[in-house]
Amino acid sequence: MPREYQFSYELRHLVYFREVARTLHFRKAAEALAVAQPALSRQIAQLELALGAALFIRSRRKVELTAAGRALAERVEPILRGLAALPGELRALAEGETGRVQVGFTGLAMATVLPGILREFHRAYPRIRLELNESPTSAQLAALAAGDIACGFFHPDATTPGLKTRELLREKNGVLLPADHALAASPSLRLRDLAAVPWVLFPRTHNPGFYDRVLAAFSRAGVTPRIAEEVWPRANAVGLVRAGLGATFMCPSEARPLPEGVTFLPLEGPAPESRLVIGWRAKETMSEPALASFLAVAAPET
Amino acid sequence: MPREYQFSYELRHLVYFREVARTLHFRKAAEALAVAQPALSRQIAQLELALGAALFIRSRRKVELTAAGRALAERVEPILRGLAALPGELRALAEGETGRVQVGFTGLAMATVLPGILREFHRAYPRIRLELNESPTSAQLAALAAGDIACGFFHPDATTPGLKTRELLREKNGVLLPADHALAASPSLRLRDLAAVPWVLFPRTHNPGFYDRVLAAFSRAGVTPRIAEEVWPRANAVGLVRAGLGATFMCPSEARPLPEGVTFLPLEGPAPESRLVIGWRAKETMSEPALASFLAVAAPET
DNA sequence: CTTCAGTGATGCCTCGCGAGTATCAATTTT
DNA sequence: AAAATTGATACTCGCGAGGCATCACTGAAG
Repeated sequence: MPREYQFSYELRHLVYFREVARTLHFRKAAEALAVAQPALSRQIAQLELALGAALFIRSRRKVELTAAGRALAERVEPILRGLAALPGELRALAEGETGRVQVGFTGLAMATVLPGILREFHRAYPRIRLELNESPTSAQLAALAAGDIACGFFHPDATTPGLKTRELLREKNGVLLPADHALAASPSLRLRDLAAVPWVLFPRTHNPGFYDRVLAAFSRAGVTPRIAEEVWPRANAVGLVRAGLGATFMCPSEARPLPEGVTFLPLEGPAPESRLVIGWRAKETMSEPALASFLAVAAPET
Repeated sequence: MPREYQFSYELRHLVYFREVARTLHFRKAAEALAVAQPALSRQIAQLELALGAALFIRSRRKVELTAAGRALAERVEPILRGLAALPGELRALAEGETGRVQVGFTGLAMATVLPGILREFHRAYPRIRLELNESPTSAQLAALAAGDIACGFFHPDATTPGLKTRELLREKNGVLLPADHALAASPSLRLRDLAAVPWVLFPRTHNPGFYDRVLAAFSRAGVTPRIAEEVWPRANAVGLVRAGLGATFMCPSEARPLPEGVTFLPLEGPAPESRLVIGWRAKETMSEPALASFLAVAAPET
């Protein structure tokens, strides 16, 4: 069913009308609009025909608004103002000066690179609003596929189909122990020294890749770990360690500054590795200006 | 300073854009709009140029919205909907089916003709809103001159310059007495029988014409009235009479139904006359459709 | 790998309509 | 009563929106 073009008037008519409604004088309005007076008269007449209502009462010496004209003037004003502002707004959007970027991140990101990126980004693009959402690697990958987030900070898994990524962090983990733990005074440790220690990890479903690499490090060290707790989000793990429930892995960057009541010790020999990348849909590199602006800060080329 | 025509695009562009944004398909959109596809392509290209931002990503096989395009689609939709509704709304306004009428009235009007008029008017024009404001005759004349009300129900004064009026009520007054008053049992009275009675009137400033006619009736009857109270609005006078503070004038219509605790007695001989007219600015009889609708009910021709 | 259907862009032409000029008709001012 | 002011009308002109034919490119089918 053809939906035919439904307006019998144009913006021009409304702009002309607004000016006549302001001045209540066809000649002055015509001058202000830089058109000849007859053209203006005809356009107003057309508008009245199109709307099916008289807008002005013209006694040859005076022009007045009718009730319909007053009502139209009130409605037209905000519409024209909004439309006049459109080009600027859209241009800002297109140039990535304005907009919204939905960002996923892990606790590791927030503990390391993210604060600095946010500070710099906000300085460079104060008019872009970020929507930040802490969520596990697996959920971020799903959200990227579904289009729920535009980019994410997560642990790189083997498979990131259709995504572009850039590595932001890669560090061998140490161990976080309660400050009063028997081993806390050691200068450094090996994983097999920690066979008796209960561990605070995170649910495997949240980040299977890293989880399996943790288990692999244990098995290379010849240790079967005892899992005391699985906790999420990440920041809570520190609390549990401080409470004496066990130890957890942590990379040096994340352990700086060191929270109260815990001790960080490097690991010799086999140890899991913390990795962090920023990832986004490859297709959107150019088509989403606000995202491009964010990537320009968070994942600069070269 | 000529305020030149400031839009480099027209409603047509926005309608075309909306259809392409809906279908994401130039040929189908062109068909729906009943134009040829090349015309549509060119109009969209013009709009993009005018707005200074790409709205669609055209890979020859697929059309997608850009960020700017999505933003425009969101803004354009309500604007076009509003503009499409305009003709109907304005036509209703112009035909007096819709709108607002500011009405002044006196207590006498509310006690007599006004309720019936309002009931009938609301049945005939349910979409016109009335703004009803009780105020004295003098204030209504000022409000009519200032344009604060469109019509009023008031006591006709000698001078109503520029107003059209129609008489709605003209009745010789009787007297309202407390039910337990010595004279309340009389079948009827003359004004001179009431020489000793204190009177409840209204401030002269509120309606000088009627007030002076009340005094004239007294003087014709050879009585100098004792004014006990001046009160406004009108309805309060009944309360004062009931409380035994004095008598007041009232026309038969206003005394029906008779309130509790008071007695209404007709007057023989000289007595003031209650008059009520509806008045409006002569110029506006035709130019204010909502007012015309109200007058059609409140002051029907002949 | 080749072919073909499908899609948006481009070139060219036509004609409708908006705009300008000249003028009119009516009303207020002097 | 004459003049000035103002919105409407008649006529012509030129821009640009629209239609038609065609191109250039893509992705799917064989």
